[in-house]
Amino acid sequence: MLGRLADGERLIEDQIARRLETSRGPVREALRQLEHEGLVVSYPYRGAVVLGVSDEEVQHVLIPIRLTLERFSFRKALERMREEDFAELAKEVWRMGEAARADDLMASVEADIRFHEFVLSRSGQQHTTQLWGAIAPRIRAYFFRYGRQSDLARIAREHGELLAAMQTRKPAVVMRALEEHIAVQVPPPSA
Amino acid sequence: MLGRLADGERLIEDQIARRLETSRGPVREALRQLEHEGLVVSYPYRGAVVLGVSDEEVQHVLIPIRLTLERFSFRKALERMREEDFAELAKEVWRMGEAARADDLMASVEADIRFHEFVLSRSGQQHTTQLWGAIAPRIRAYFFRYGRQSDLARIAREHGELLAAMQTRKPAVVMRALEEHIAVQVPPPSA
DNA sequence: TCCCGGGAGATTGTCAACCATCGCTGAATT
DNA sequence: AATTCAGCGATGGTTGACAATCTCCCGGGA
Repeated sequence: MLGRLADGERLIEDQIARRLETSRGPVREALRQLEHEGLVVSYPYRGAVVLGVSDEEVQHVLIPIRLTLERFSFRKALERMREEDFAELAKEVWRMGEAARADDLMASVEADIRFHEFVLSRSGQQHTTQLWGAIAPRIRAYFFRYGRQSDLARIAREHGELLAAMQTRKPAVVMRALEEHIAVQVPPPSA
Repeated sequence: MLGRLADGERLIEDQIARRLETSRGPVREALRQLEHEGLVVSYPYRGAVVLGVSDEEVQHVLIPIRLTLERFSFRKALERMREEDFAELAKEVWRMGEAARADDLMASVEADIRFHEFVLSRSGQQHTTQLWGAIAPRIRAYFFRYGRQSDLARIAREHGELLAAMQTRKPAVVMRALEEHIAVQVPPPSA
């Protein structure tokens, strides 16, 4: 959906409303949503502009926060997951495998998102889940822009390992798999 | 401003609009803002209710995220602070001292907020600053509800130490002072 | 020439009234 | 007793207008 707009580009409510054939009300709400997700900043009486993400903030802020959120939510979810929940995750892993074979980046990303959000939902932690909504889109935007073509096969494999770790039901094992998974997603700043 | 509403209490747009003598538009926007700040959750076609914060999420999610945000922003701000900026912080520390002497909790909290947000603003990191807006109100709400009467004198002293550490311009010194400051604010879960 | 203040136009913020849509509830029906 | 459905309350969206504010440009004065 995004990636088509340049940093700093201005977003004018009336124009957007007309283009989407709706009224200014929903457009204003959508802009607030985008602001919550960090893809846009707005200033009173001056409107909204598209916001970029710096390498530095991704490395030193967004990824560490993501780790905090996922560490907690995986630990919590682990206590509540049933067999059928693991099956749900397995389904997404399978889809990632299919996406990798078809070289379908979009399908892979979507399955990836569903995997993590399913765990989030099972954690039952409202603040954690809600903050995920503020963090994830920023990281996603970063990858869409600057990310090299991800290795789809690796993504599928790592999620398979993550799932296997969860099935051991041992928090320490899951934490280790999780930390590797998230750390590895991001190439070091020098790359 | 908050603390007067019970968890789960329902917020009805029309009623609020009438009470505040405004229209539903701004009320909707305000509710979205509160949702961003985690003080409220809303469900489609079912409205918004007040949301509490659990001990666990404060300890394992909110405080660690706060640490991540502040570590980064203090480090960044350090590179940009001038003498007059330190003077600004000194002013807030002085106010905290006054508040402690007058036993004025509100004034102390406000100076505390201004101190940290001033550093945030000097860091010039947009995502970090914006995420602060999503995290800080939750922690604040937690303290307003469950926090024992804070030791105002200690707050003033710690900020003085934090400022002194910044004036050394040595990142490692600042990081240590910061971590102590934030960790100490929160009594261990057992307490 | 350069600087400053005053419109003019564009855009956001707010208002009010209205209808569509959804979720819940309680009463009627099977 | 369980189910269904109409009514009601509240939210989501629409429209059109107006107020508040910003930006930009232009002309007058130093």
